[in-house]
Amino acid sequence: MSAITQSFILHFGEMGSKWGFNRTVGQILGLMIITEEMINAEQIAKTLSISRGNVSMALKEFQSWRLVKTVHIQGDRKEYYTAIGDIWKMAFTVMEERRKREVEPTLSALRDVLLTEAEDDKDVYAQQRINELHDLLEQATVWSDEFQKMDSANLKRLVKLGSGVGKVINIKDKLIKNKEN
Amino acid sequence: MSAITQSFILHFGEMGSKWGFNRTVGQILGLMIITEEMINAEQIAKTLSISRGNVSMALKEFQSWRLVKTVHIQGDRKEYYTAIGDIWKMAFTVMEERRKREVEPTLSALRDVLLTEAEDDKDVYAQQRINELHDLLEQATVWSDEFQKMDSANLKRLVKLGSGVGKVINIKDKLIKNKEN
DNA sequence: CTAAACTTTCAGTATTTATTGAAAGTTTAG
DNA sequence: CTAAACTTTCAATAAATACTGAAAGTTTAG
Repeated sequence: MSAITQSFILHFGEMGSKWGFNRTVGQILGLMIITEEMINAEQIAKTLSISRGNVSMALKEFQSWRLVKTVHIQGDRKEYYTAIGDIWKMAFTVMEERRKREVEPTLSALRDVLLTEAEDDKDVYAQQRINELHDLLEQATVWSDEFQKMDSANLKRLVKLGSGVGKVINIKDKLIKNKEN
Repeated sequence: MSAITQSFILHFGEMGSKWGFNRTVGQILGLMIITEEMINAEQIAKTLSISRGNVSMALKEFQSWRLVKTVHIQGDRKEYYTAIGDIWKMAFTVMEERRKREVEPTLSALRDVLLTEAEDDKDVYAQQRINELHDLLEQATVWSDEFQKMDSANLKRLVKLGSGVGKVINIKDKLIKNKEN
């Protein structure tokens, strides 16, 4: 493993551990991202010095995250794996999958709470705040849905909008005003 | 503690644990969000059935996350705490703080890797992918900076843009095209 | 059908992270 | 200044999470 690979994998794994995966899962994803060829489970285990069982578990997790694709190579009994799509697509896929796992259940719980009848003023205040949070999370779902419909090229353009965000809001405002007139 | 409070805190804590805090820290934040009055450390410990020491540590963490403000109440030796700002401001504050903690160090590590000389074709490929990731993370910084400049009202408007994201990109395109002509 | 080549599972263990509570530190009323 | 009222720290411990490797399961070549 080259110095570049080594260093990248280490840091990407570290970052992965803050983004919903464990260190090992992050490292495997990092390895796949910077490896042009497809790789098999044994190569992963050997490269990262982790057990074969651990690799198997990580690959299973990737499947549920829609981040890795599997290929059978002619004349080889092993399965081969590679990262699905480019970095922009992957970033938004992670966003959407996290939304499903984390936001969705919370949203459902908040809805239940909002249907409970308030017993006193404190409850009324609480429900107002919970309602705001509910709206915020629901809106996050709308955004994420929109991202899922976009292809890599558009996602990349969106990301590059950058400091134009503030302006975009103004544009929206103007459009609305025009409609009103 | 009312049924509403109880249920909300439980779920918000769960969500917090996926968003960079531990369960307890999340629960405390949840409690503060739905409590109109300021509360003191003892009340927090009692309400959530956790130790006084744990509360102290959580409050210290909140300070570094800029999510809680402290107030001295006249005629009381205890310190009182409450969530800083509304839910929109808090959401973007969490985003910015996570960026500082997680993206910033990765970005710095990636820059180092990009400065390392490639030893072979595999390294060249790796550096291309690393460069893409670097650009993506750098752009995340630009976005986050922009959010920090916005007030709650504008953040709320931004969030509500929702399904207009796709259209916004098209608008941007048209503007660019007009300039080019 | 059989055995070799592979993958998955999971109980046991290691590692990491969170919590407690007692001791040390700090602040303020009197 | 002193003691009471509070907050913080941190070593010990509990709890949660991750990892290993051997056993069980699956697939395919012959």
